Amino acid sequence: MTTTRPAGWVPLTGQAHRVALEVLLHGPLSRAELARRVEMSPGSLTRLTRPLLDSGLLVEADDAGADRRPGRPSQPLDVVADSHHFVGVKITGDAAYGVVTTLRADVVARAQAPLRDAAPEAVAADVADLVDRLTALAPAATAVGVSVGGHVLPDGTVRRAPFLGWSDVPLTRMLAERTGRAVVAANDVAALTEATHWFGEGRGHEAFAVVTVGAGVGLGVVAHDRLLTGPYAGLGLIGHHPLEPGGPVCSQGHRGCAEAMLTTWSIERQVAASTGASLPFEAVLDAAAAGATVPRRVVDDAGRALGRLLAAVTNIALPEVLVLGGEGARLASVAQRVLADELRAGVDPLAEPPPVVVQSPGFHEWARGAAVVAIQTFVLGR
Amino acid sequence: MTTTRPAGWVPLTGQAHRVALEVLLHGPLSRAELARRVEMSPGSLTRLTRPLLDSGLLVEADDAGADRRPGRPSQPLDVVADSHHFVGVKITGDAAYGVVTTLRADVVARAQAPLRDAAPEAVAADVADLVDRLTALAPAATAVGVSVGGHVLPDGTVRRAPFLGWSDVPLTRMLAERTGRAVVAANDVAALTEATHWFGEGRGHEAFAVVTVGAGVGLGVVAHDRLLTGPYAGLGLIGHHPLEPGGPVCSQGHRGCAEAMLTTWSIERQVAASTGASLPFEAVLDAAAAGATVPRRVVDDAGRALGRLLAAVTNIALPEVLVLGGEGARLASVAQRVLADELRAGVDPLAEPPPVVVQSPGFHEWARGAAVVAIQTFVLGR
DNA sequence: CGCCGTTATTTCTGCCACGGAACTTACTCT
DNA sequence: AGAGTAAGTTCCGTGGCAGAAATAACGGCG
Repeated sequence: MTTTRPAGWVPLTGQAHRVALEVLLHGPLSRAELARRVEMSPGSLTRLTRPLLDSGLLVEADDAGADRRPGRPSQPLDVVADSHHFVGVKITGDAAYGVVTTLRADVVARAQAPLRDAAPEAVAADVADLVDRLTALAPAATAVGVSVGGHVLPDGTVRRAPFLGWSDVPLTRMLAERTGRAVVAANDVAALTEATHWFGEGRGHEAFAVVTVGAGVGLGVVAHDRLLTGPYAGLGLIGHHPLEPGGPVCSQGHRGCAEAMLTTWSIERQVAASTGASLPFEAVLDAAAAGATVPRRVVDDAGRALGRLLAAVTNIALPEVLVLGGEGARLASVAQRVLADELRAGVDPLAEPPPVVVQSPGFHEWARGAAVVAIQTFVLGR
Repeated sequence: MTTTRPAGWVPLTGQAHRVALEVLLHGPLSRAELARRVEMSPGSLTRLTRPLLDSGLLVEADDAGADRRPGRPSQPLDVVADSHHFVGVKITGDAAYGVVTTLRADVVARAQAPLRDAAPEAVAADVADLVDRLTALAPAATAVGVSVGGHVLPDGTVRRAPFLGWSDVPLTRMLAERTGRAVVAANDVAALTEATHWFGEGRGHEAFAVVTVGAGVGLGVVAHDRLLTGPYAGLGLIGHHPLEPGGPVCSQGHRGCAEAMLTTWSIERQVAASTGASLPFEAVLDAAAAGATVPRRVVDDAGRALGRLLAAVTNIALPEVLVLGGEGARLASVAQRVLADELRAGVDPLAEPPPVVVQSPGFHEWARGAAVVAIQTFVLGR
């Protein structure tokens, strides 16, 4: 991976790094508050922040609605979100979705492209074109993040990507050559989880879980403020967790596993099997919301299964929040009631289950996750 | 909690703390090796370790079987394990089990006492007597750790302990008054997990899980080298995780949940229901090992259920090792084959499941866990 | 309106932990 | 015995940080 350190980001010593990160993640913060958070003396903090202000990374935010307290008013510091931009691309089996974001992960442009061919070279060419189109829409991008469903090694090699039929594809190298930019790759669920962690519903929590539903089922767990990883992360381990003994059978022959109960195609298939008519996923949800018998039953079954999955995650990983994401996340909204009941039944009666938050669905949310991975490698300087 | 800092443990600066901890946890280490591990220059390390040697906490171990390499032989440093002793007590519903350990958690004495009455005052009196008996068997104890099945708050209050019928019992205060020593309390599974982490099968792993079977079913997860905690930790959340749709029913009415499949009493009950004869747990295991039909079936069912539980833990928490503990841990040895098969079936076929290690069963292992909590509060200075 | 209390921020000074270079020590190998 | 090697030691110099004191920017009060 080519990591040219761009202007505007001075080499940061340990504590300065923490300060910059704290401001990036937790919005405008006064120096006094910052000093408390990173456990430093106010004096040292002034010294530390000066170069950050000089370099243009931080600014003194105009604290319009000042707090009415005695004493000198605080002078909040904030990052200049527009000082850097990042491209994020999510690669699925048949299309690539891309966004451009600011340093704060606000999306400023989006685009997408079909993939004609799943061969690595063809995909890399299509993605490189997409990146070029995106960078034409926004200020120059500092780095590019790509995410793929599958096992991605730390060096950016795609070890295995079932939806694309890939194994051992040096994705970052191929894209870096074609785009001429720094490229990082990550597992799609890991990327979405990091986006949730830094800029989404996980912000401020040091333990939470993201469960994604869509073409597959994914799980990302953050504990002690760090994403859980391991040799098996990204292998879709959770996809075959058993949820419903009498449920349908998945492609691997598991009865009532997470994929058989929750993926968009299995829900479409169940409805088709019962009604004879073939409805797309979103239409199934609409029909269920409107009260149609078969869709309602299938969606409720899925909601209960999802509630059971969330209960298992809660009991094992002790998250403070449960976040539902992925392109099929609307399932959780439509089946909200049965999901919540099943979750509550699955945890200790004396424990209140963690709040469940449904993320905005859609493929561009995945792409934003990829952009966040780029932001992280840039900010953490790895 | 009364925390008198005893002689022999000098106030340690941040890095010195890390050095001392590294030596305590990872045995004799040369200065050069230590410098590498804590990422310090050799010069600084010599300076840091001098006061530790002077205070008698560390010694230069006599490296008898020296490595035959060119260059000046290394001079390993080691903690003086005997320099401090700790008492650990596990309180069950009807007895208290206690041990005395060194700073390295080696057990040097053990004792136990029945509990006549579950009332907090009666238990505190019995436990205080047990602590006195134990301290008579070994050098003066630096601190006392107590563990209970249930929800224990960070300040040492037992929020809830179902086996004792307690709620909101200020256990550490009661015991500190009666024993005149510093007392810390913790959840029993958390304590056992910490013992496994620092001095057991979890040593050197930054992610592992401990599953306990016995009177209940427990789960402790370490991720990023820290125990997962949360408001619900210690509530026995995992106990009602569903494992076998057609299984027996637990006290709370769940069919085939972890408690219904795995606890000693439920296994005894299942065997009694099928044979009419009442066999104690250990005898059931012996009979199953010898091939008796009904015990074999019940134990295999339990083994499969345990394998499924381990698969869920693996898929959600991504541990590097799975440790089985608790007084009923021998179950896992007797049902090893079916357990391993079910675990393998429950994780991705491309992923090798983590190794499963069975801890030595018995109540005194729980007590050692309590002692380790005392060691930790002492060493970490909290 | 000017003084006072309060809190944020800055300036300045000294300490001390750490790194780096140069040495010393204690081995093995030839 | 001498060369080679790696561990451990000594000794500065640097630099990051805390602490104290000064300064700034309010709101409130007589």
